[in-house]
Amino acid sequence: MKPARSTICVDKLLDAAQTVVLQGGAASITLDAVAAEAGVSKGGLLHHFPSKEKLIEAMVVRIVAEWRQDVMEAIEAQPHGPGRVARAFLAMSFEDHPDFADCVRRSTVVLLTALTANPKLVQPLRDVYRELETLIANDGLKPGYGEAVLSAIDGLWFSKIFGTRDVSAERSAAIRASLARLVEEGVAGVEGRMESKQTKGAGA
Amino acid sequence: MKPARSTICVDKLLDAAQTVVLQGGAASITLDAVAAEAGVSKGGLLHHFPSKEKLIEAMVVRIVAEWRQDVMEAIEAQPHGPGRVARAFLAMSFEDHPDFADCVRRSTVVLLTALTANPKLVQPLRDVYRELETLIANDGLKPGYGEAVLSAIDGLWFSKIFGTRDVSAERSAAIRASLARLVEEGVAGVEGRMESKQTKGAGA
DNA sequence: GTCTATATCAAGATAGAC
DNA sequence: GTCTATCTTGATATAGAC
Repeated sequence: MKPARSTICVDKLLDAAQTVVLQGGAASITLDAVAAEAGVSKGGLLHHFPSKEKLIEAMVVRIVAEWRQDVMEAIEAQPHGPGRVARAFLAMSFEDHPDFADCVRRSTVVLLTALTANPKLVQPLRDVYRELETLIANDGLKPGYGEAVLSAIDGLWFSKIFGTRDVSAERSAAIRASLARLVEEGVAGVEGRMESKQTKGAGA
Repeated sequence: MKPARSTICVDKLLDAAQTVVLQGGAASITLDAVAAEAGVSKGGLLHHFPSKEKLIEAMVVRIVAEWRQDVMEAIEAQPHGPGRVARAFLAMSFEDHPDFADCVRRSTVVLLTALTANPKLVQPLRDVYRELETLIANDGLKPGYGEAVLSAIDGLWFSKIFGTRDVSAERSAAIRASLARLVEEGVAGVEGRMESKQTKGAGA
């Protein structure tokens, strides 16, 4: 009912936990390290989170909510029409949004931490993805096109996580252009089917 | 010079380590667990791998080599011509190759294990990716198209790792079709530029 | 080359003072 | 609600017998 000071405190602890994993990697999260980073004792930390798992769980919930918020805002920022969601993902992922880039970096390491601690803790992310899949499915594109774009974005996350690719700005722009082309194809496919209604019914 | 029995033994230990992480997750790898799975004592295990990190390192080297081998064979299996590499990735990732699906499952968990233990251990994967980027860059596609396909494949790995998406066979086929379409676009883009040679020289 | 036994240590969690 | 002190566990790695 009145979580004023308590919320502030919890947020401070979650910030500290994020800082720890961001600086030291997923495996470096210990109650000692988080407590030290937050400037409290282990006892004080454990008063708010009865276990390390609860702490990680809260981290996941918060970061996923933040990311979901960014996604929704990115969609709102796009003009209505077919491919709106797909275009939002492209804009979000390829344009220079330092805040969002930060969110991605934090998200990846937090999610990794959760995954290794206990795969069930990743559930909030899965829930948002289910939501996104519905949005993509209703994005007005030919089936598979929006999903492919989303998958390519996931692939960028993958490469951030494992450090597999260092995309130059030039190459990044080329990738974005090709994905934008794919969205156009997806739009055209649907419009084409709408214009020429002679297609053999239950194709999809 | 003569690694006959020694190699067999090492392979047995690496198999055991893989089994452990495959069954219990990345965090479950302990010297005790691996030794038990291999049917040796901890001392016996540590005789071959002086530290846990060395064990993980060897796991990574082996699984990455195996995966690279699969990739190269998939490329060989494709007809020559523009988009060969991109098509190989699509074939590998979407067709029913139980062996390869297994390789992917093992790879992901092994790489996760390495990443959390020490990010430097993932280096063999990064090396192969650099190799792949060269192959993709010379695949005869318009810039960005092959890279986008590779990124989408990475995205499938991402979703396997985090369990974010359950792709139905139908949707999977649709995604593949759209990516195949993207490859065609990439081929057409280059052929278009080749036919009309009025382009400004040093584009690539 | 493989084993047992053990040293060492770090980390999660608890108890109870303030 | 925050602290200090402590318990307990489990894991890495070593030492030395066989």
